[in-house]
Amino acid sequence: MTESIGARQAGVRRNREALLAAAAAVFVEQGVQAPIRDIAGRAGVGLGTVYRHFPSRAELVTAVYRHQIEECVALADALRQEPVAPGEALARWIDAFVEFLVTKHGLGVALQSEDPSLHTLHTLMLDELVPACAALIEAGVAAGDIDPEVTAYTLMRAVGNLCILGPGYERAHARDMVARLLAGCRPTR
Amino acid sequence: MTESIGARQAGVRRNREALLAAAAAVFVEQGVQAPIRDIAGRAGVGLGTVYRHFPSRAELVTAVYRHQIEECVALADALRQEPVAPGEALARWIDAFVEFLVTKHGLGVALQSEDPSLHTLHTLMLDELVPACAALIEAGVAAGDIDPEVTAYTLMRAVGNLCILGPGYERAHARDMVARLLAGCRPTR
Amino acid sequence: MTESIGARQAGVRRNREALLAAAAAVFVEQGVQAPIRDIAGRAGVGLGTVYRHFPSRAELVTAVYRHQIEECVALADALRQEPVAPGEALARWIDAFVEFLVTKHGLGVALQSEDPSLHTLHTLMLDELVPACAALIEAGVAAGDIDPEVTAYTLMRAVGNLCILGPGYERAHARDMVARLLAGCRPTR
Amino acid sequence: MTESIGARQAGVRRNREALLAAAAAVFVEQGVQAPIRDIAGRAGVGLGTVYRHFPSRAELVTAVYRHQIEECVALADALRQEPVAPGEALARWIDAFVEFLVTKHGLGVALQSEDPSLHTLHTLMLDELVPACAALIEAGVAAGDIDPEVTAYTLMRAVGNLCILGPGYERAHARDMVARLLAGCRPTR
DNA sequence: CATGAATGAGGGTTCATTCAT
DNA sequence: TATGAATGAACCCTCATTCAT
Repeated sequence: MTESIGARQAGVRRNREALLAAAAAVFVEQGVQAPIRDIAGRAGVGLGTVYRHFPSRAELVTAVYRHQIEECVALADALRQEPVAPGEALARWIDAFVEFLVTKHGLGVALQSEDPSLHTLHTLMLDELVPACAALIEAGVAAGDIDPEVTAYTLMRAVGNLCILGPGYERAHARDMVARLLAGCRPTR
Repeated sequence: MTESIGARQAGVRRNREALLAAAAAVFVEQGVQAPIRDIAGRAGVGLGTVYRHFPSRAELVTAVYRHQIEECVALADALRQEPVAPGEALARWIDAFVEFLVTKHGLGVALQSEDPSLHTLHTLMLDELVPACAALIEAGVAAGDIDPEVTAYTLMRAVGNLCILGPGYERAHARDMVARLLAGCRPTR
Repeated sequence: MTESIGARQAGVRRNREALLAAAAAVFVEQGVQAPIRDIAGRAGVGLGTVYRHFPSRAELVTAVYRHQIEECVALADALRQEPVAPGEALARWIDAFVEFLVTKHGLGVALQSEDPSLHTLHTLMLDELVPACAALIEAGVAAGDIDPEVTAYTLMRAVGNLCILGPGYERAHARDMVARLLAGCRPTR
Repeated sequence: MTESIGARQAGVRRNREALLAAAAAVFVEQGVQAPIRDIAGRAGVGLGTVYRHFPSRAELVTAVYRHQIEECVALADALRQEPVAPGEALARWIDAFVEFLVTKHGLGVALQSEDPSLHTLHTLMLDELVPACAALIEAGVAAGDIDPEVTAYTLMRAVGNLCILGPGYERAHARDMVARLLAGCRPTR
C-alpha cells in the first residue's frame, strides 16, 4: 500500500520531469508561446496533466528556467570565493549567463517580454539573479575594474537582449557583442 | 469636379495616415502582432479599409517604419559629408537609430522576429540600413576608431536588441548600454 | 446638346456591352459566383457601374445568357420549317443547345442551381426555351420518332446536367452522353 | 474503469455519428459548401468538435458518403455473382447508384465539383466505384448488351449529373432520364 | 452617370481552458 | 491523478453592397 503510494508519487514526479524537458525543447523550437498541446504531446502526457502540474503558462516557463537560474546564482557565489580579479570574475559569470541564454533560446525574448503571464520569470530573475550579479559588480567596482554607474539589473537586461538570436545573428555574434558591451563597462577615466 | 476628386483623394490619404498612426500606436502597446481589428478600431475605420490600404500585415508594418528607416539612411549620408571624426559620426548615427528604435518601441522586437510575415521589414533593413551603417563603420575602421572585426549587420542587430525596452529598462538605460557597446567596438590594441 | 446626350447614351451602352462581355468571360473562368469586382475590373469600369446596370447578380447572369437563349429559340423555329425528319430536327437542336452549354460552361451548374438569385435565369429558360423544345418534341412524337412520355422540361434539365463538365469529363463526353440519352428517348415498342 | 472509458468512447462515437447525420442533413439543404458552423449547430456541438473529428471539410464530406459508396461497391460484387443477364445487372446497379445519389442529393453536385477540397471524394469514387462499375460494363460488353465505347467513368459522371435534382426535376425524372441514357448505351448496329 | 473607398457581415481556423470519466 | 473531448472566444480574411464625390 505504502509502496503503491510511493509508486504513484514517483509517477507524478516522472510526469513533471518529462513535462519540463518537453517544454524546454518546445520552447527552443517554437518560443515560450508554443501551444500547450505541443508540450503535452512531446511529453507523452495528456493536456490535463500539464494544467495540473502547471496551472498557468508562467509557472511552466518559470519552472523550466528556475534550475538554470539557480545554477547561475551558485556560480556567482563560487566565483566570488575564487582568487580571480573581480573584473575577470564578472566576465566569466556573464559568459555563463550568455551560455544559458543562447542555449535556451527563446528565453531572451521571454525575459524582456511585458506579457504579464511571464511576470513570475521576471520576478525570479530580479530576486535571484540580480543580487548575484550585483555582488560581482560591486566587487568589480571596488577593484576599479567596473564603472560604478553600471547597475546589475540594467546590465543583465542588456545581456539578455543581446542574446536574442535570429538568422544572421547567431551565438558567436551574441557572445562577441556581449564581450564588447562588458568592455564598455570599464571605468572611463 | 477636380475639387471633389481632390477631396476624395484627401480623404483617402487621411485614412491611410490615420491607419499608420493607429498602427504605430497599437504596435507600441501590443507589438506588431496586434489584431488588425484593434488597429481598425483605433483608426476609426472598418476592417476592410485596413485590408484595402495594406493587404498584408507585413505591408502595414513596413509602411509604419519605412519613413523612419529612410530618415536614418539619409542621416548616414549626411554625416559622411560632415567634417566630424568617423568614430563620432558613427556614434551620432547610432544615437539617431536608437532614438528611432526606442520611440517606436515594438520595432526592436519586430526587427529580430523570425516571423515570415515580417520578412519584408527585415529585408528593408538589410537593403537600406545595413549599407548606410556599413559605410560609416568602414570610415571608422580606416580612421582607426573602430575595430575592423565589427560588421554592420551584427552591430545593428545588437543595437536593435538593446533597444527592446521593458519595465525597469527604459530609454535611458538602452542609450547607456548602446553607448558602452559602441565603446567596446574601438580597436583593441 | 442633343449630340452630347447621344454620346452619353452611346457610352452607357458601350459600358453595358463591355460588362456583358467581361461577365461572360469571367463566368467561364470562375463560374457564375465569381466576385463582382472581377467582372468590373475585366470590363474596365467601376464597381458602381456594374450595380447600376445590373442591380443583382441574377440580372447580370440572365443578360449574359439571354442572347444565346434567344438564338436557340430562333433555331428551333427555323428547324421546324425545314424539311427534315422531326427526330433529326430535335437532334440537331439539342446539338446546338449542347454547344451553347458547353461553351458557356458554368451555365450548366447555373441552370440547375436552386440559388434563388438565379431564379430569373430559370424562368427565362422555362418561358422561352422549353416551349421551343416542346414544339420539336411534339413533332417528333407525332412522327413516331420520340417517346410521348418525354417532356421538354425534363429533357432540357437532363441535357443541361449532362453538360456540366469537369476534369475527365469533357465536351466530347458530354456530347456522347447526350446523344445516348436522346437515343433512349425513342419510342419503346 | 473499463466501463467509464467505454462510456467516454461511446460518447465520442455518438458525437461523431451526430456530426455525420447533421452534415448529411445540412448538405442536402445547403450543399457541401455549407458553413461548418451550421453543421456544428445542427449536431448540437461546438465548432472545435467538428474540427477535431474532421480536420478538413473534405474529410467530413468523404466520411458522410463513404458508407454508401462502399455499399454500392458491395452491390456490384454481389450482382456479378448472380445469375442475371449482364445488362440487367448493370441496370440494377445503376438503379442503386441513382437511389444513393438522389437520396443524398447534394452529392451529385459534389461529385462534379472541381473544388480541390472535394478531391478526396472524387478519388474515392475513382478508386472504388469506377472499377466496380467497369466490371459490370465489361460483362455487359462481352454479352453484347453494352456498346464497347462506353466507359465506366464517363457513364458514372453522366449518371451523377443526371441526379442533380431541382424544382421540377425530381427523383422520378432523374430515374427516367438515367434509364433512357442506359438504353442509349446498348450497342448500335 | 461613373467611381471606388468604406463598411461589416460571414465563414474559416486555432488553441487555451474546462471537466466528465 | 491522468486523460483528451468539448467548448467557444478570438483572429484572419473576403466580398457584396452602399454612397459621397
